[in-house]
Amino acid sequence: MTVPQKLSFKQQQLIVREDAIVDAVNGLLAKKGYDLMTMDEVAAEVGIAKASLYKHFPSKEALAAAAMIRLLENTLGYVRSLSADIPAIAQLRAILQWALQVRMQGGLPTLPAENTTLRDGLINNMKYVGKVLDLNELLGDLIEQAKKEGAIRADLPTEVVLFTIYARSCDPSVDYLKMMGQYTDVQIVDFLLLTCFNGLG
Amino acid sequence: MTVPQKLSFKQQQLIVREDAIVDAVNGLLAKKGYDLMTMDEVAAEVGIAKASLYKHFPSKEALAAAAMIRLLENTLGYVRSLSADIPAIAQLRAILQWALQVRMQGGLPTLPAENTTLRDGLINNMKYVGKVLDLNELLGDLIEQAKKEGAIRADLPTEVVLFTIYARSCDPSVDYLKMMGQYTDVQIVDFLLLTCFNGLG
DNA sequence: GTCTATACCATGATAGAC
DNA sequence: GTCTATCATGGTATAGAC
Repeated sequence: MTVPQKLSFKQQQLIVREDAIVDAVNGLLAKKGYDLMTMDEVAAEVGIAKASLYKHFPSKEALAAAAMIRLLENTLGYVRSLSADIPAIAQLRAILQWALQVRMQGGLPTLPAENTTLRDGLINNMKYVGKVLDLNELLGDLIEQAKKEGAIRADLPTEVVLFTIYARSCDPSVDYLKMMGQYTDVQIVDFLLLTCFNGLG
Repeated sequence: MTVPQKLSFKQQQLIVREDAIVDAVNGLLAKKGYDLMTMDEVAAEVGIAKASLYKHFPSKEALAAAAMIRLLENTLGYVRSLSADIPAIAQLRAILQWALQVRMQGGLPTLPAENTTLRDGLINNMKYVGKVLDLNELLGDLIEQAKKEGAIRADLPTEVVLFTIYARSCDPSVDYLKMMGQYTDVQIVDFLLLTCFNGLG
């Protein structure tokens, strides 16, 4: 934990620069995915030379990891900001809605599935794994509470519900619907929330 | 349309070889995706030299297109084989179940989303696009029938249901559940069918 | 710490002998 | 049609001047 303290101008400048880099990576990761994202593109988007990237982050993997960790931190922040007074199912709904909104604004890299190179690098990143576990636990508790309240089917194991919610935040049907251009972002989010929690039938 | 006729031994041999190539591509496409699949791997899996691949298919894109087209043809074949006597919703359920089973056996390349290089090549492939449209129409009709029968929510546009079903056949939660190793393939398919058609609640 | 220039490597694609 | 050997490109990463 860093002690909140006045930072020198140079340190502040460094943080701003690195934040801009992570912003660019986040967007490119969401748009093209890890493998198709090139360091040239990142450098061009930030407006610095490619070699300068490597002064801040030792590798492409580290860069992606930084973006994923910041995303997880934001998510954890949102989840913790929710009032415990509202029903668990409403909290879960709000979380998925939040994730989809972030994504529609171009800010949600799809989670690493089996097929990506990135995965191997991330599972060896303790900071990343730790935050994933934190989030899993928070959401897992919410899911079990929602089950007790009868708002989620009791015959579904908690992990199944958890993975389903993760998967919905990356659901490709959002992209397809957006490409059609026939519905607003809000409508698309509503459709997905409906099919996720209520099903097609 | 080819006239069913005796083929020379050489022609048969060629077809068998090309089928083996498409088999390998199909598996690699499912396992790693288009971008991470290399022509060296394909050649190694088939057991021929890389240059020989290019005698059969002019490019990596053409190879992938052949695999996608064969997959679509198989899917169309299955859909058309279903009896029109059973309710539309049961047919849709069976189709998703079939797709998931094919996938669990390692045979379902994930559909090209926005981020892949493959997409641009495929949308210019008339044969591929034609078959996609055929499948869209068949499934669209089934969905509208199911709506009339009250088995699918009337407030969901048909395209939303269609894309949702496509998305479920590629759902990453299947991979996550499979990685856990705690459930059988049959159980995983059942979970996904349940969450898709009945929802979490 | 930023730049230009480059090393080094993997990959898609091809040439040419058999 | 299959092979071995090779090319051209584009990618990550680094060296060295300022």
